[in-house]
Amino acid sequence: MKHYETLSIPEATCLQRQLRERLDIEERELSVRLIGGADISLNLYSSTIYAGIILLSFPQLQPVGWSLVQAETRFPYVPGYLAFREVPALVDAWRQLAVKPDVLVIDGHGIAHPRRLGIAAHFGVETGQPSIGCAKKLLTGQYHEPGLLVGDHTPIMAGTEQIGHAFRSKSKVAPVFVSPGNLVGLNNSLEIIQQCKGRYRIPEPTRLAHELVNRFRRGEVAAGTQ
DNA sequence: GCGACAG
DNA sequence: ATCTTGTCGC
Repeated sequence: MKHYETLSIPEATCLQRQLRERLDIEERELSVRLIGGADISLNLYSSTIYAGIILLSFPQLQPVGWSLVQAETRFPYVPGYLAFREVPALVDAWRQLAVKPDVLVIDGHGIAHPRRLGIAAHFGVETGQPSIGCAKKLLTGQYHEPGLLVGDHTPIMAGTEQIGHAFRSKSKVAPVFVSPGNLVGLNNSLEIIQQCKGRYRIPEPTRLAHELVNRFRRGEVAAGTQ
């Protein structure tokens, strides 16, 4: 992985198709004791990004550590190519972790992507790490609105292929979109996110990661690990 | 050609 | 993604 900053969109598309071949989203038995949440924060019009990964005990969901990294991005935000902008910094934060989580939840989509390689799938293939994508908005595919109660869910379809789940993480509030990154199946990812429920719409891993990187950007927390 | 479009 | 107070509804 490299030169992301200098890739053209056609070249990036080619790399996505290549990485997609290495995806493994078979269902499997997962024993999660440590779960991670990853997110990015930035100032509008700035090329500086603040990346972070927070570690939580599972299923208790208590913060036990984190990794924060500041970096520069050249790649612009283009729907469908978010990974080329954020993955490099996230990988830096990832490598800085002394202990790796059993699964990492990333803010964005997994396979619920035009070429089945959203940021969570991209990160998962590049690192060989089990990952899940959890987004606040749909990028591609169709779904029927799930029931209004917590836990209700419906499949996200791309033609006849299921690429994720629309999941009601909080009653009467907009659903979140969950899809496999790498090394987890459609049901595996939904089951894990169902156990990450706190009192907010956004599942704890991603919500706490978002809170962490924002404090980092404002200078309230220093770069590094803990 | 038209509309949609993660963060 | 980020800038922001109050306010409506359960």
